Amino acid sequence: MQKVNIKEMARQLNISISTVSKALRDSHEISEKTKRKVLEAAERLNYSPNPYASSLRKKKSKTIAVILPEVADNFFSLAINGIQSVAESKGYHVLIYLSHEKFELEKTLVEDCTSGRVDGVLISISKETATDSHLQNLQSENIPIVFFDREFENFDTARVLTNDYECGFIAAEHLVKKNCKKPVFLTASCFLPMCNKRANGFLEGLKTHGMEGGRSDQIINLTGTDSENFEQISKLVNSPNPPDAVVASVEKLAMQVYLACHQSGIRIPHQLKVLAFSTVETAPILNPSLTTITQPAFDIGKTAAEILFKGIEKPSFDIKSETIYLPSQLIERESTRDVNS
Amino acid sequence: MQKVNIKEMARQLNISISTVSKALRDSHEISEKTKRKVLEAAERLNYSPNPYASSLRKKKSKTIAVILPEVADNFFSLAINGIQSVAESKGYHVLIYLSHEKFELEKTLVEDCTSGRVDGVLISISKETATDSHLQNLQSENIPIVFFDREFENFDTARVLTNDYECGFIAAEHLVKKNCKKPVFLTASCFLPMCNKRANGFLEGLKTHGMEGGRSDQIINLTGTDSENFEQISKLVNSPNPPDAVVASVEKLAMQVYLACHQSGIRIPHQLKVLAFSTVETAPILNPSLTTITQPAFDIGKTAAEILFKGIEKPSFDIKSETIYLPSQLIERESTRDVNS
DNA sequence: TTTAATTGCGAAAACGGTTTCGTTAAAAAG
DNA sequence: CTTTTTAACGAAACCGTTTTCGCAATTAAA
Repeated sequence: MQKVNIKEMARQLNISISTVSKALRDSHEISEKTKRKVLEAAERLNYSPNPYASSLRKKKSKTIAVILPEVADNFFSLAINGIQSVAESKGYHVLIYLSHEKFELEKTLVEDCTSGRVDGVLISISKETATDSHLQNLQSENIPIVFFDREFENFDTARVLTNDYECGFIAAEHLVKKNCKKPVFLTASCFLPMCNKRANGFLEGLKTHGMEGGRSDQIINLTGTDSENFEQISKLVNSPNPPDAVVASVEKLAMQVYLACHQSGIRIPHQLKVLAFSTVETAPILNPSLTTITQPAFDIGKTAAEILFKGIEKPSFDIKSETIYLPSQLIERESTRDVNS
Repeated sequence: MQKVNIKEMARQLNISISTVSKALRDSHEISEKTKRKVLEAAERLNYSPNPYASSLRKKKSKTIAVILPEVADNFFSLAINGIQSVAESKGYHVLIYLSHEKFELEKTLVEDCTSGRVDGVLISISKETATDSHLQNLQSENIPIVFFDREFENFDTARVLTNDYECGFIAAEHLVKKNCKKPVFLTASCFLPMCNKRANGFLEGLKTHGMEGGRSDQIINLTGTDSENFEQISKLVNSPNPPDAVVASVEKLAMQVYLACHQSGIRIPHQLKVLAFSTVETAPILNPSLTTITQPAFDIGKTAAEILFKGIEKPSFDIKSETIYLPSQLIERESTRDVNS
């Protein structure tokens, strides 16, 4: 029971290879009678076509690549679900590549996508990525690319993002309303437009509500490992003049804030209010429950995949002109409750 | 800048196709001088080989498949990290397929792995899977298969598991020590050996410590959707004669228990103690922090992948005889604290 | 100096499909 | 009855590599 191919079937049925191939593809050139014979034989012999032979000839791999920094992250795993859901419905296969936030690795992975391995690429860039030549190489091979969540600015292709700037603004506004006087923003990267937009929106939000917005100590860089970030956050919240609120620009930072506060005995929201950009499902049952700005992760993945398939399926479709913003949602919980009101 | 292939390079260099191919593969048949010429041209023309042509000829895809129920789950996403880490080091590509716990889908996905698409398969079966004919088909094509975390019992191949039975026992023991009188076990499937072993260990643990172990109402089936499980759990904990402790056999169930208790105002651990088989990273900052039996998810994925590659790389390796148990660890936290001691 | 081995390369046959382009026989049109 | 169309199929080229084999020129052995 193995490796029965089209040639073997042709031999057994005493017909030509091309007839078998056409019958399997339900070509009009083949009579119903012959088709039935072939289909029956295929079933009986448990035939399944070699995907790579087909890819080679048709120059279509029926495969897409998803390149992202990390899979052990609620946002990304939900986005993958969204991507998979449309890939599955289209009969496409999904290669997943993890950059672990390393630019050099991302570059290698992007190179892996060339030469026909995949028909399209969905990518969320690493936080180190500061140049786009690897992406340009890919694009020069006419492989459609769609950014999701994390884009490279000025690279000319489709992107599916959330309203980062606006949400940064909303975050500031929310904290101001909760009577915070010294909120700070924790950013995960100086390169990622996503982080920068959130940070800029945050500063603008502060200014709009009559607070100083623009002091460099209002934006704190946390670009290291989890444990490095933990140390830095611990120092921050235990400093003589600590902030009274933090905005975590990404999920992983929120986690470290909570751990640092738990360890140091700092009470949330009494001493420190916490707001996080996060899709973590345990937000409502954290101690205390966490106020989040939640991204539509599944839909971001799904939409990005849909656009990618448009670009794959009809070359006439101008993938470069598409930019879609799916709004995030502020979900207020305990961690930003105004304890004095 | 596209589609320069070996033929085009040969034309430009005025040498034969086979010479180019051999030079690229550093064959001893080719002189150093010619190799340099070819390598230089490859670099200059940005040549990269067509992977599918190579796959077709060599009958090796340099690709493995990972089939699992779900990616938005801490255990599985960590396991994927482990798998990817070894795949990357071996230069393999990873196709990810999600069964969403549906047997029919799993069957289709397994079929996708035939005919040379992948060189090996890592699979964690769905909770509906009660037959293994799809896997037998795959195995009959000589494709190495390794189970990770969730096996199909009696299917003859390698598996990397954790000590489920023992941990079920330990869970029971832990709750007994905490003075629980009416603990119950929440199972996610009647088919999964993983769940059954944990449940059996749990019952045995109760018996060993002098409690009745074997009453059918000590094992509660929660095999529905998240919201169905939530309803069922809500009813359970609000019933006239509620348990005083629950063991969640999988991560998702723990989440629903917490949500139900929060909503109903049931205090953990005072009214209900909760212990969960889970790798959720937020366990220490939940309200209350969650006692877990934590699987070495990354290592399970990594080890499974290592065994798979042994099977792929040397056919002499007997993949069927391998069964590896990586122990889980009980991490005691607030949710099972004995409030009376 | 003749023979044998070695070196460096090219021609061509795979791999397993798809697709183009005949070709034949039957049906339709003239 | 001849010509044209159509239906059903087969031969062969092709996709881009890898690999086997053969061959000439050079080097080593006899």
